[in-house]
Parts: sequence; C-alpha cells; structure tokens
Amino acid sequence: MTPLAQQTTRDLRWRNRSDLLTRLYLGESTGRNDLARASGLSPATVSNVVSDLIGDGLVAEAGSVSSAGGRPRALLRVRPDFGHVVGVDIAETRIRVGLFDWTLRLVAEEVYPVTATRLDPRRVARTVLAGIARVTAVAGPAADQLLGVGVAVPGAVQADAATPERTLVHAPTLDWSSVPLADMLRRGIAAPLHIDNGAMALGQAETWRGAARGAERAVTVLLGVGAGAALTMPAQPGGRARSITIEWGHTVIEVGGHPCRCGSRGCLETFIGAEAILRRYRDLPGSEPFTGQGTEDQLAELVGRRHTPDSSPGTEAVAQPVEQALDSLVSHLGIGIANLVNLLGPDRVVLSGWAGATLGPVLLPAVRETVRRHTLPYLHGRTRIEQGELGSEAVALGAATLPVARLLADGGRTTPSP
Amino acid sequence: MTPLAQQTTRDLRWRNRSDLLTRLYLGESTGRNDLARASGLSPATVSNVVSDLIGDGLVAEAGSVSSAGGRPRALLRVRPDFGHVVGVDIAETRIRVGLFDWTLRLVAEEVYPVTATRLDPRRVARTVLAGIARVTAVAGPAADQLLGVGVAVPGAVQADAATPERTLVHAPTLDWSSVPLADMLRRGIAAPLHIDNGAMALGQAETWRGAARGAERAVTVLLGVGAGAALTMPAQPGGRARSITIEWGHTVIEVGGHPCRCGSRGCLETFIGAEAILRRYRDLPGSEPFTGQGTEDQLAELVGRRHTPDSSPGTEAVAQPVEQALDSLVSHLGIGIANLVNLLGPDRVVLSGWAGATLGPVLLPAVRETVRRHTLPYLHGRTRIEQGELGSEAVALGAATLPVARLLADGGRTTPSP
DNA sequence: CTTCTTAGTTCAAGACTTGATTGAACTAGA
DNA sequence: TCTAGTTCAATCAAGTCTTGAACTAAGAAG
Repeated sequence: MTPLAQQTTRDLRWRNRSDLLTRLYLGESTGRNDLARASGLSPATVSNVVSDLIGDGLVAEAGSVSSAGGRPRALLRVRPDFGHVVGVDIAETRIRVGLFDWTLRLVAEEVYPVTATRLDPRRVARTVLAGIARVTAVAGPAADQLLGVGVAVPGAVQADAATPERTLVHAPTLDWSSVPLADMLRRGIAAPLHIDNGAMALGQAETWRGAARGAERAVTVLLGVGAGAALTMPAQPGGRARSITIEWGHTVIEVGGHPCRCGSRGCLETFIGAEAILRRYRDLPGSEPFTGQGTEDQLAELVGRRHTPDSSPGTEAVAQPVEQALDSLVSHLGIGIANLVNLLGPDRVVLSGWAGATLGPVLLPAVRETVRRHTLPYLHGRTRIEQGELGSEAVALGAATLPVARLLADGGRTTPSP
Repeated sequence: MTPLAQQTTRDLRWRNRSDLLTRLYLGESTGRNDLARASGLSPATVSNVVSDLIGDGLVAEAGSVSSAGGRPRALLRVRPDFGHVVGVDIAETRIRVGLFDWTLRLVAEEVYPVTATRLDPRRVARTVLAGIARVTAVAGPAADQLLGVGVAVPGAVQADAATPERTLVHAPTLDWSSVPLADMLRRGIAAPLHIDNGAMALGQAETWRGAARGAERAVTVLLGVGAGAALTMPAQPGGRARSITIEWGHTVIEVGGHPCRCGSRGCLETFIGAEAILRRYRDLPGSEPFTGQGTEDQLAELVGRRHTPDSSPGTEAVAQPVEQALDSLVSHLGIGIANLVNLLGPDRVVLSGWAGATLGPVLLPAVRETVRRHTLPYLHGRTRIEQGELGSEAVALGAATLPVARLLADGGRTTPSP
C-alpha cells in the first residue's frame, strides 16, 4: 500500500480517455454513441474525449454508416499511422525483431538464427540493437520516434519498479542468470523499453488477437525447447490487466523421476520438452533415425510418421515406437494441462509455441480427453482447450503488445505517466 | 470489456475516500498529514474526506501525539463500534459462526460439530442461520443491522456477477454439487452476503492479520481433510485485490498413482490429506494403533510419537514407521509447495489449516529444505515459507474479512455500489 | 514573550462530467 | 418536392471535485 493513488480531476479524464481509446483499439464500438452506451459515459464526454483523441492523431473518422432512419453514425477508427512499435523475440534458436505499426500490423522483420548453445548476453544485445536499426531503416520511423520497444525472453524477468534499468533476466535454457538486459539495451534505445517473459507476451498476443479472445482468464502454454506458461487476465473496468508467468516446465509430476537440468527431479519438462520427446523416442527399441538435423525438423518428422500406419498397413510394427512415444507425451502433456486447470481455473487454455504448433493439430483431441479425466468437472466444464492461432511471429507480436498496452493504459500519452 | 467504467467526479471522491479509509483501517498512518503524504492527496482533500468519515461514524480522533516542535498531530482511528460483521466457516468437521466488530475483534462465537459424513445443504443452511441468530442475540446488533455476512466453504464457488443469488457451491468433500447456498441463506439474512472458498478467505485473513502481512503475492495453503490453496494479491493503488482459488489437492504429482475420490490418479491429496497420512501409517508394518478417535486427535498423536526417539533411545525400532510416514509426507508436501512456488512465484507461502497447525511446527524445517531442492533458485530466493499465525477461528475470521473488504472498497458505503 | 515549527482549515481557481438544449443529417411517407 | 420523425453529435450552464496558497491552531525553544 505504500505507493500513492494520486487522483485529481485531471487523472479522471485520462482514465476515461484510456477506457475509450482501449475500446476503440480492441474494436468493440465504432460510433460515438455506441461508445457512450458501452462505456457508461455520457455522450457529451465521449464527444469531448474523442475530439481530443482525433486532435492528437490517435483516432480518425472513417466514413459513416446509415442508421435506422436517422443521422448516420460517423465511424471512428484507430489511426495505424500514429506510430510504430518494435517487438523482439529472443528464443533459444533464433532472435526475431519485428517492426509493427501500433495496430500490430507487421511492417518489417529480421530473423537472426542462433547457433551457439550459449548465447552471450552482450552479443544478443548487440544483435537486437542491430535488428532494430535495420527494421527501422528499411521502412519507417526514425529510431527515436518509436512508441516503444518490447522484448520477450525465454525466462523469468525480475522487474524493479523503482529502478527499471535494474531489470534482471534469468533464463536457464540460455544459461543466463541475473542478466541486466534492460540496462544493456537502454543505451541504444530512446523509446520506452519493456522486457517480459515470452509466455507472458504470447499470452497477451493470443488474448488480443488469437485463440484467447474474449477469455477472462486465459492460460497460454508455450511449448518449445522448454515449457512455459502464463496466466493472462485482461483489464477489468477498474484496474489494469494482470498476468502471471508460470514456470510450468519445472513443475514436478513424477516424484523421484528423471533428473532435470534445473536440479530437481521428475519435472514436466523432462517429459514434454521437445528434446526430451526425441530422446525418449530414440531410446525405444525399433526407433528409426531421423533425416533432419535440427530439433524442429526432427519433431515434425516424428509427428509425420504417426500418420503412415493408416495408409500403409504393412508398417504397423515400425510405427509402434512412434505411437509409444506420442502416447506418453499425450498423457504427460494432458496431466500438465489438467494441473493448470485445477490450479488456476482458466476459461481458456491455448496451446502454442513452435512445438505446440507441430504437435497440437495431431494430438489435441487425445490431450483434451486426458485433461478431462484429470480435472474436476466444474472446472473442466468452464474451460476450452484450443490451438494457438498466431503464426511463427506470435511471440514477437506479443512483445510488441507490451508497449501498446502501456500506451493504452495511459490513454495515448507518449511519455509514460510518472 | 463489456462492463461499464462509470467515472464521474463524484466517483473520484469515493475512490479517494476508499483509499484513505483503507489506509486508516490497515493502520498505516495516524495523522491527517501522514495520510496526505502516504496517499499523495493534498492535505486539503484529506481534511475534507476525513471530516466526512468522522461525520459518518467510521473514524474518530483518538488523542494526539506531540511532533518535533510543532502542533501535535491528532491521531485518527477507525471506530470499532461502527458496525459488526459475521464470519461463517463451514468445514468438514464443524460449522463455526463468529460475530466480529468490523475491525475484526471477536465478539461472540458458536461452534456446531458435524457428525454425519454427508452434510445436507439445507440442514447446514439452517444451522448457519441459527448460529447467526444466536451470536447476534447474545451481544450485539440487530440481525438486520449487520454490515455483512461472509461464508467460507470448503470448495469452489461459482459466482454469477449478474445474479448473485445464483451463486453455486461445489464441494466434493461435503458431497455438494451445484448447491445454491446463497439463495438458501439470503432468505434469512438482510445484510449483504458474501460466499467464497475457505482457502481464499483464510488467505485474506493471513494477508491482513497473519503471516502474510506485507506480502504482494501470498500463497496460503489450507491443510485439513482436503488440501486447498489460494493466491492472494492485495489491492494495488489502481485496482481492487485479486485472488485465485487453487484446487491444489487435486493436482497430479504421481502419474498413474493411487486413485483419488475425484476420479483422477496420483492427486496430491492422496499423499498429504490428513486421512491419507493416517492410512499410509496404518498400512506400514510395525505401526501402532491410535488411542484417539477423530482424525484430528490421531494426527496429533502421530506427530507426537515422532519426538519420543530423542528422549528414549530404546524405542527407535518402534518409531521407524512414524518416521517413514512423516518422511513421505514431508517429501510430497514439499514438492507440492515447490510446484506452487514455481507456478505462481509468490513472495510468501503460509502453511495453515488445522492439519497445517499440527504438522507445521514439527515438519516445517524439513519441508523448507525439500522445497528448496525443487524450486528454481531465483523464485526460491524471493519467497518465505511460514507457519500460519491465526488460530482455530482463522477461516471464520477470513470469512468476516469478505464484507469488510467490500466496505473498504466502497469507501464505507453501507449499501453496495451498483 | 517572541519566534519557529508542524498540523490542519478555508477559499478561490481550475478541471471535469453531466443533463438539457440545439444543430446536423438522413429516412419515410404524402 | 416537402414535411415529419429519428438518430447522431456538439454546446453550454450547473454542480462536484481537487488543489495550491493563504491562514489559523497549537505547542517548543530561546
């Protein structure tokens, strides 16, 4: 309770402005009158605020729609050209830098594959800064005119509210421990900088634009080399959105199981991490070697082999280890998700990440069934398990979401509120 | 986003009033000037609002304290006699009805033991209403002058924002499914009625008055016949408090383990539920029968036997099964808590409930060590695992907390805001 | 007894929302 | 073509709120 709750009559206006701008941004209403009805504000106030928003270049009128026998409503739309944001996705296998306009349309993108097992933080920071320079150079705004930069990392972010430049990143899969990434990046970036967990960013992206639209409590599962998750609760009328980053992969689901690189035993990641799946398959008798090299290719190959028995009956004996590996995966993935459902009571679960995109289309029905068997009925009845809807730049999109969320919460102030 | 965010200049006053009242209630500041500094409001506004609060009987001046060479500050204190609330704890073994003044001091209490395995909802409702009648008759306000009634149940509460009387309770341990408890109680209660999960209520009690004071993200573990948990996040300057009820007991931590009454297998409850602990001990070779009858007595006996080997070395062979049962408990309880830490990243974990109170003092150090081994270091470093500080009426206190929280959020309005 | 310091109050100024009123733009029907 | 009716949006006076500044209250120090 130590922080202050400064509430002047001017803050009131900013709150209302934020509310209306957010509604326009999320595309709920179109005319001023609709806005007034939806927000509960009087038409007079809506007119006032909207005229401010138009004056500031955030919103524009875009044609009109005839209404049942009256003056047509003037359509309001957020102006994509108000500004740009950058979303950065730092992953184990590649770094992706995307330039988006603030309505999150992709303008330019740079992808840098990462080969070394250990990503030196300083080299990563340099790559990110170079990427931002490139995407802004190709098409767009001067680097110092960005509305903000969001960075998603595959690990935990320890924010320090008082001194944001002290934000530390812990990412076991990158071998990062207490990396002051914010400090390393801020020197090259004039715009507001946001760093957060990749699953968190992805969750916000799926909530805004993907499979979690309309959910009040969405759990987004990020399946890749590791297994992360995030709980996303969109902004309520009163307060801001809240989300929780979940170290799902290091949840124990088998007491005394295989040792995990985190030092514990029987972690979920030792069952459903991409590399664990492949290792498990390879160790089975009768498994065939893979053609591809990378983890991603091999996983796709594994899933592909599952379909063969249907068409060519002679290979059933060969398919056996594939089925075995995938069955084990389904049961552990299902139980892992069931635990999330029992723990958090979400109304939506989204399976995402590159491994999720590979596995989901094939395994989702079986996973759903496993989840059903391991959840309490009233919780299961309230939730839906869906495949992620966003493509490979989902996490970068989610990262771009971070500065936009700040902008919306501040009602379109370019400079953050104190 | 459908709900409205009505924000007039009068709501602003109520918000500020709520903020100041909450600060006074939680005992942060004492003088008007301190309040102004802490809240960020101007001294003028604080004076205004405080004089309203005094006028409404919520707050009173209580003496003064000399300040370093100036006018002494007039101390402000919440008036306990403003009103009363009732907290009801519906548990598997007893129903407890407590009358508290709104500063949560116990005024009167009634405890009704429950013998039948199945608690008929209608009989429970009658008992609760009778209990409220008794505690208010003994000492206190007319039943229709209560500020509110809070009811904690050992299960999930499915609230319906639109029609609160449709609130349903699902409590597997009571064999309740979709019980319209709110509707059954509301007929006999004029005051605002709040129903929520017991772990949730307990979490709020520990956050306000117990071992979770000052925590930003507290996980409270309720250990009894079942195993519940709740995540409590106190109100931020912007918004209200948020909490999540966690069906911790039905989290799977042993794939393919013993069947649980929920239909799943290997649930945490089959390892750390009070009855499961006792059954496990009884099944061990060399276990001795218990003297006591009830689950609570027997558990205390089990823990008591652990201390004997220290003083009387001859009994070591007999103590063996006790150690074995408790070691298993420690490891599973530790892993269960470790999972909560990894999942939710709390800064405080509180072990509570009657079984928690019995087990904690003896096992806590060992549990802490197990948790350490199974959590990610940066998460473990941020959290503390503590014994609950509230006594046997903790859950009833937590239930009483619910209407008080509503009152504070509304700035002391007796009638809830629309 | 005067001066200094801190606590709390009063008051005019400024900002905001609102309900009512007015104007704008279009449909329907004679 | 013209008029009545309908819906959308802007304008304005009224009322409420917070604030900064000036001012009063009350005790300590010298």
